[in-house]
Amino acid sequence: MEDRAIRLKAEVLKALAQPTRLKILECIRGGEKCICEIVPEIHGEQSNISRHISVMQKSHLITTRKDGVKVMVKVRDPRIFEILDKVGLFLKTQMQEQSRLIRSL
Amino acid sequence: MEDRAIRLKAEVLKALAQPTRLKILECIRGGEKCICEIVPEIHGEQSNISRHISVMQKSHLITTRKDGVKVMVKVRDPRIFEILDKVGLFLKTQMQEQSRLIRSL
DNA sequence: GATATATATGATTAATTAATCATATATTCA
DNA sequence: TGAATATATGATTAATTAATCATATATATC
Repeated sequence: MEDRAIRLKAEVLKALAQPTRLKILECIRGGEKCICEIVPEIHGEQSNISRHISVMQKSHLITTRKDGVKVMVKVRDPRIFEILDKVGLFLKTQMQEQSRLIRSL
Repeated sequence: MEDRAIRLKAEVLKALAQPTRLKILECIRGGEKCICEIVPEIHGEQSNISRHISVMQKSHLITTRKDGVKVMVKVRDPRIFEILDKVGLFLKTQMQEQSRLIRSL
């Protein structure tokens, strides 16, 4: 595979590979939300959340728009959740196989 | 979503989110390979590759076995490629939409 | 046993990351 | 205008990361 493609993939994965950012994404899975809603919902620090949102914006995962004082956040492309769901399914399968193995002992 | 699940997801994503590690995974997509084959194929440094393989082993993405002096490496669960392929597809779609937009100008 | 080959690892370095506190900025509203 | 609310950002810190060189270790072969 091309080097450029590899680097792009790594960048997307890196933007996703952080618990607080995953929480933010899950928080806005249902649709656009204001930062002031996200902060209490995921029990985060305002400045920290702000920075993580900035990170995901720079890597084009989310978009924001101003609504008065508020900043509304949404995912740029909901298909990003297909990736996250694949990871979840992967882990689930692994753990199921693990526990099946344990039971068989 | 549970905090534990979030952290596990982040860990898997983090193990994937590095160009050299992605190259290694693509290199062994077709099946088990020896480290001494991987190193030249991805133009890497022996010690660096060794460390990245160790990282992926610790996060349970790959397994290794000794065969004489050689160490054979393979993915623990080929479904890991479904995640990588999703990321690739995601990027491809993004870029297609991007270029469609450009053409429409 | 000496040599060649494959791999791992200690030490070091530079860069990046996430979190936090304090504070600045912007917007709304009384 | 001044207070309240929402967000961003500078400064700092501790931790982690990736890469590299040199070297150690293990295995096979002559």
